[in-house]
This record gives sequence, structure tokens and C-alpha cells, in this order.
Amino acid sequence: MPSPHAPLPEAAAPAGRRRLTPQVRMAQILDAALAEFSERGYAATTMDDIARRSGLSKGGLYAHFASKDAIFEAMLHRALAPPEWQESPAPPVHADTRTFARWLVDRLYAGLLHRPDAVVTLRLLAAERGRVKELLDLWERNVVLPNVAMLGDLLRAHVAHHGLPDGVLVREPWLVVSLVTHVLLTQMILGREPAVGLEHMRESHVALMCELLDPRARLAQAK
Amino acid sequence: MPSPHAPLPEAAAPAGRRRLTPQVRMAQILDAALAEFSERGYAATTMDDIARRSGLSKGGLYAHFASKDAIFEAMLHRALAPPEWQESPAPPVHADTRTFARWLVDRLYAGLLHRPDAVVTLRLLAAERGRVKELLDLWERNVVLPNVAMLGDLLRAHVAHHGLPDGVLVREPWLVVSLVTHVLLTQMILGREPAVGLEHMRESHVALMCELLDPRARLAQAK
Amino acid sequence: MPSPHAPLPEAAAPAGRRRLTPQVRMAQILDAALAEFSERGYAATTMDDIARRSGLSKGGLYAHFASKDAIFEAMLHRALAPPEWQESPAPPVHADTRTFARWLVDRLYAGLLHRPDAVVTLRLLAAERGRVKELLDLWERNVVLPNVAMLGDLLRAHVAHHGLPDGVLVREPWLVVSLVTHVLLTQMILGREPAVGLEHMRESHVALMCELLDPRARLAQAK
Amino acid sequence: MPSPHAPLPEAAAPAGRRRLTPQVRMAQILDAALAEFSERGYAATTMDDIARRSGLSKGGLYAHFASKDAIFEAMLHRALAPPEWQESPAPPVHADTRTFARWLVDRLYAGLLHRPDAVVTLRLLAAERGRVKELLDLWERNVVLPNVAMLGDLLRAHVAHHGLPDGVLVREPWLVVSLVTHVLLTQMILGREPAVGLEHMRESHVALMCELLDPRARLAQAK
DNA sequence: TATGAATGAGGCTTCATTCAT
DNA sequence: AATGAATGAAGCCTCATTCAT
Repeated sequence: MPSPHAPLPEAAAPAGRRRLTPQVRMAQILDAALAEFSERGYAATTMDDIARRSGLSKGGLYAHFASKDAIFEAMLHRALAPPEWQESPAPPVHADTRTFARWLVDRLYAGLLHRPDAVVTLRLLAAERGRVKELLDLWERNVVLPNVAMLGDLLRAHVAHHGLPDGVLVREPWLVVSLVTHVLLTQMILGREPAVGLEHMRESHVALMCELLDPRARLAQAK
Repeated sequence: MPSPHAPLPEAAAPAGRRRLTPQVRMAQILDAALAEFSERGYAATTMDDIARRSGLSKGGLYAHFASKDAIFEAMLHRALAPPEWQESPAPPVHADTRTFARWLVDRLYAGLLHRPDAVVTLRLLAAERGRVKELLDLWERNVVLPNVAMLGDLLRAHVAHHGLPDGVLVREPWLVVSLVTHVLLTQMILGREPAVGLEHMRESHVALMCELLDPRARLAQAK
Repeated sequence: MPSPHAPLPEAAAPAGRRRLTPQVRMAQILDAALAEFSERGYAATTMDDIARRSGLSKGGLYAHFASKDAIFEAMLHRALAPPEWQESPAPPVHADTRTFARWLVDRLYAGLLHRPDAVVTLRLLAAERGRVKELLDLWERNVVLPNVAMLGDLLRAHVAHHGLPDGVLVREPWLVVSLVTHVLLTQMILGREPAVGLEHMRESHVALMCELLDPRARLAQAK
Repeated sequence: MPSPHAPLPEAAAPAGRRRLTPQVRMAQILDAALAEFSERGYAATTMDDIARRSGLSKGGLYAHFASKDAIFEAMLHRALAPPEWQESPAPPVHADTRTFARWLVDRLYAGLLHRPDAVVTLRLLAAERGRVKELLDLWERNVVLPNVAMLGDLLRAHVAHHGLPDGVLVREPWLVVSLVTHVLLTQMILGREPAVGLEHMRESHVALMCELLDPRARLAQAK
């Protein structure tokens, strides 16, 4: 496929123009749309931008989507689809607290911070909030709340199994999520990881969770 | 939304050509700009929107600002100016931990969550990040980092005064900020307070800080 | 005014969306541009004027030219392209002086005064001089100077062949050009031919050249 | 008077604001107008340009002229006013031909080429021809034609006095004007003197006139 | 399906002119 | 007389969308 920027020598056009299946084309378009929308926002992104990045002409987009808005919506629908949790191994609820905390933190980082699309999508959601109200509600109901609930179940199970003292963290599992949102916000706004480094932050988060879940161990250690 | 910068009731603007001092006009324009930009984003906001809301004709804006971009930048400059910390009373470093924690949390909530402009501005920063890179760096250096540093000083002072055990929170004061960013993100993206309510969240935050700062009290209480 | 570049009768443009090849469209646009620019000047000509005259919508122009300025420049480039001298018959250098002089004057008149575009273009060049400096230099180097040089060659050849006395005209061939610029200026400024009439002026020019080239014949005649 | 570009420190404003007589002010404005209009043309010149150059505010212009067009017209009226010929010394009609020719050429150069305003004004006339039709007619009747007529008188007187042979130049005095228009056109379009230099051209013009007026002298000299 | 010329609405900006001061 | 904020009408240009090919 000739790059859209090349002056395209007429003779170089291959005999058979690439004809892709609609599914592949639409995926290409949505990829391009995510990249472009997240770089410039909805209003500042033109159909030409998307067309160019997906290797199509402007008019060609309309063979697959009815409008710019339709592309945007389809793109977000795909990006906000609930991730597959099933394939993950069983959570080490019965392991020692440090192992358990590290596993939890790793899950959160993997789901939110290590996926480039996640930050990009959140940025778009914040920017175009007015355009996608109902999609946001859907996402909260289907993705956010269930995940927080599951988090609570895991925490309760771990505390019960080890006979750890009660604490806010167990009663308010969203506080765990709260921890990583700092990194998220930094990336959303400053566009880069916090200065201290992701690895350092993860260690701090694990340590914090350990202190909260097992204060006795901390006091014993502090002696 | 009553902007904190505009003491003028908008309803008082009468018809007819009214000449105001540039200072007043510019403040009006920036107020209008903040409101409009944060509703629709930079690209989707028109000069007509801003003009209408500031009670001016479209052309009239150009007597005060050279371009749409100049308005945007001036607006953010004003919004990101370091707030006045001096007027606040002395932090109760020597008070008991709960009082100290509540004071800290209150400060954070007051500075970030209870000001309507703060969320709105953060949303704009996330959306138009590419447009205001250098402003963001400035803001981080002049506002964010100093505040985090001051937070660390306060925490260390409190812990030292009361002979509390060492912990992550003291070593990594940004974790405290981390707590409220969850609310911030929720407001940025969902456009409303978390379902559990701000008051409830504040209590949880205070409790969490107490647990982290004074684990002995928690264990004693848990008996 | 039928442009020499547009073989298309303008009246044939029907309503409805008509797609033409870019070459044809661009020629139409440049024709329209020349007509409009020369009527009102660059600044006072609107894209709507050009669009209307080329049978296109305003936006349509931008499918072919990036800006008003690009149209202007392309139009002048075309207008200032060196004319085709090759097709003309061999200059009658060896004929008698009157025939030779008449041939030279005819060439100048044909090249400068009888082409409606020439005056119009010169007017534009004078008016928008600041906008097209480098184009002017190019034109002088590629068109004006070579033509003056060729003029000198012809004059020298004629004088040598007939054994005529030396004179300023042969040493300074630009004086020949000088003769017709009066008409040019009149047309540029007054917008019409001089009151005495083009035909009369041509006769005067021929006579003047004869007097200068062959003073002996004049004196013989004057007796 | 504070420069319009300076940020004007309020306190620095001198006690008495300069109040000029209307005549002086209007002359200043017309000077500024000529300079600005000739640099950019009518449409591209703004009232602000003129105001700035005449040391006035935009609104101030309207205290003296009713509109932009009124300024333009007044400026041209002043520029096209017939020059004062009376003060010049008597033409050396009875001197030898070379002296007479040089005097004539000098007059033309002084009147047209050595006055910077003349070229500038002609450029404006060519550019804004449509705007000033009737002014142009007036100028032709009152300035151009009388001067050409006077030229004819002088030539006839000189030829008669010296018994020189009849020739086109005497019958068609506009041919003399024709000579200098080449320089005029060059300056109008290329914005600079011809490459060969003004002095050289003047000598050539004088020589040409001598050849035309007195062919016998030329032939005698050529022997 | 795909292309890209074409449309038309609308956005940013300029500027002649007005007018309160 | 003079200032300069303010208006309103264009003007240049962009872009989502349509449609002939």
C-alpha cells in the first residue's frame, strides 16, 4: 500500500488493489481513530487524519461508518469493552500478605498503567465527556463497579484467612484503586510517568498495603 | 457557575455599548473562556460562545486578546497561578493524629475537590495537553512539587513529635495526594462525585491516614 | 474576455456538480483569477469572485490551490512564461530599412500591446510588486533581457548589411523598447489607447526608426 | 507625543497634548496616506496603518476625513495637482541642439524620474484605476496634454530657428515623452532604476534627440 | 468498495466605522 | 480634537459530507 505521503508514481500501483475484509478494514479504521482522536481530541481530528492513518481516502471511510461520530462511538465501544479476567490464574488469597499485596498491585498496574491505550482512552473520556455520557454510565456499571466489588471480596477473604485485624481498606476497597489513580492522573495530564519511576511507586504501593493489612508485622519489624 | 474571579453579577450587563476598563473586561472574558472551554474543549468552543458569555461581540474580543489561543493561554495562566497558602492557620502538627490527619485531608479537599475550577481546569489540561506543554511543566515545578514537599515536612514533624513508628507514608508523601486523586479522576471522567459521597470518602481518608501514621492506636482499639 | 488559455466557452457550464480533470479546472481558475485580480487588485478580489467566475464554489477552489496567494502566484507564473518566438518567420534583416523597421515594430506591438493579458499583467505586477519580488527578477532575467539582447543583434545585423552609419539605437537597443512603453503606460494608467490611435502611433514609430537607422535617406527625401 | 508602539506610562504623558492646526494635521495624514497606500495599495492599507504613521489614533483620523476613501481621494488630488512651471528659467530654444536637447531631457527627468512621489503615484493610479476614473481624466486634461503641447511648441521653435529638416519628432512630440516612460515603467514594476544607470540613459536620450533633430550634424560627425 | 472533486456551513480573524469618554 | 473599546460585516480557510466516476 503506497504511503499517503508519497507522490505515488502511477506506474507503481500494484495490479490488484488491496481489498480487505470489512472486519479488518474497520479494525484498521478504529485503530487509526483511537490514535488520532487521542492525539488531538474529537473536534480537532479530521476525517482526513483518520483516513490517512488507516490508508484510505476520506470518502472511503464512509463506506464503513456513517459519520465521524459513528467512528468515535465505535472506537470507544471497543476500547471500553470489559477485559478478559478469566484467563488469569487464581488470586493468591492464602499466600502471605506481601505476596498477596504484590499480586493485587500488579493486577492494577497491568490493567491500567501498563496498557498505553488505557491512559489514552481515559484522556478521551475526560475530554469528550459530554459526548459520551451514556457510554460512561455503561462502563461504570459493567466494568468499574464489578472490579471494585471483586477487589473487596479478595481483601475480605485474605484478612479472614490470616486473622488480620479489621481496617478501612477492607471496608472501602476503592481505596486500593485510589492508589494507582495518582499515576493515571500524572500520565493523563503530564503525559509521562511520575518522576520517581513506576517501579519505585509499585514498591511503595505494596508496602502501603502491607502496612494497612498487617499492622502487627510492621510494628514487630520496627522494633 | 459563579466564578471566583468575577465579582460582577452577569445579569447586570445591560444592552448598548458599554465601555469597561480593560482589566474588568479581560477578567470577564477569561471567566467566560474557562466556562466554555471546559464545557466543550478548545476546538469545539467558538469565539462566538466566549463573546456571547462575556457580553461582547465577537470582534470585541480582539481588542483584548490577539487570538483564541491567546485567550486559552491567559485563562490557564490565571487558573494555574499558585494559590495563597499564607492566609491559612498554622498546621496542627502537634495535635493528636486524628486531628492532624483531618486537617491534612481537609486541606487537600479544599484545594482540589471543593473548588469547581480545579476539576474543570484539570480536565482541560488533560484534553489539551499538547497545546500547553510548557505551561504544565511550569505548573508542576511551581505548584505541585512544592506542595508535595511541604506535605512531607508536615508528616515528618508530626511523626517525630509523637514518636510514631516509621512508615511509607512519611517516606513517600505523594501517597497522601494519591488518596484524593481517585475523587478527582471520578469527577473528571464521570463528571460527578463518587457514589458513596464526599463526606464518607473524607472520613475514610482520615481513617486510612490514622491507621498508617499510628498503627499502635489501631491495634489497641481493635482489641 | 476570452482568455487565450481557455478553449472552453464559459456559457457551457451547466448547473449541478460537474467533475472536471484537475488540469482543466486549474486553467479555468487561473483564467478567472487573472480577470478578477486585474479588475480589482489582489486584496480587493475575494475568493468568492474567483469561484463565481470559474463556476465553482468557494471551497472548491481549495481542492486545487492551497490559498489565495497560491492562485495569484500560479496565475502570474503562467502569465509570465516566456512566449514562443520560434514559430515566427525569419526576421527580414536584409530587407530595406522601412520593411525591417515595420517588422520590428509589429513584433513589439504584437507581443506587448495587442495582447489584452499583457497590459493587465503589467498592471498587476506594478500594483503587487511587494508580493512577487522574486518572480519579477526571474521574469526580467528570462524574458526581458534576452529579448532586448536579440533586438540588439537584429539591429546590428541590419546596419552592417546595409552599410548604414553608426548610431545610438544600435548601441542601446532598449531605446526601441522604450518607444512602445508609452503606449503601455497609457493603457496601464488610463485604461485605453492613446487618443491619436494605435495605427497612427505605429506609423510614427516606424518613421522614427527609419530616421534613426538611415539618416541619409531622410535627408535625400527632405530635399 | 508618545509613540503609538510604546506602552505609554500613564504618568509620562506631557501636560499639554500637542494640538496642531487642522492644515498641518491633514498634511501629515496625507503624507502618511501616500506612503502607506503606495506600499500596499488601497485595499491592503488599513486606517490603523495611516493613523500610526501620522502619529494619530485610528479614531482621530475621522476628525479630519470622513472615510478611508476620502483620504485616498484627497491624497491623490494633492499629488496630481499641476506642478509649478512658472518658476523655471526660459527654455534655451535658440541654443545649439545638444544644449536644447539636454535641457528638455533634464526637464523630463526632473519632473518624472527624480521625484520619488511621481513613481509612487503612478503606481497607485495604475493599481486603483477603477477607483479614480474621473480624477485621471482631469489629470490628463490639465497636466499631461498641456505639457505635451508645450513640448511641441518648443521643438517647432527650435527647428525653425536653426533651419533643421522636418521629422517625426516635431510632428509627434509625445515621442519625446515616450523616451522616458521606459525608465518609469521599470521603476514602477521592478522598483529600481534600470541596470545601465540613470546617468547613462540620460546621455543616450540626449544623443537620440540630437540624431533626430539634426541628422546632418550626425552624418558630418560620422565621416 | 474506493476515490477525490465538490459543496456549504461555519469558524477565526480583520477592519472601516462609531461612540462613550 | 482625540482616544480606543466596541460593533458588525465580510474575508480566508477548514472540514464533514456527498456523489460522479
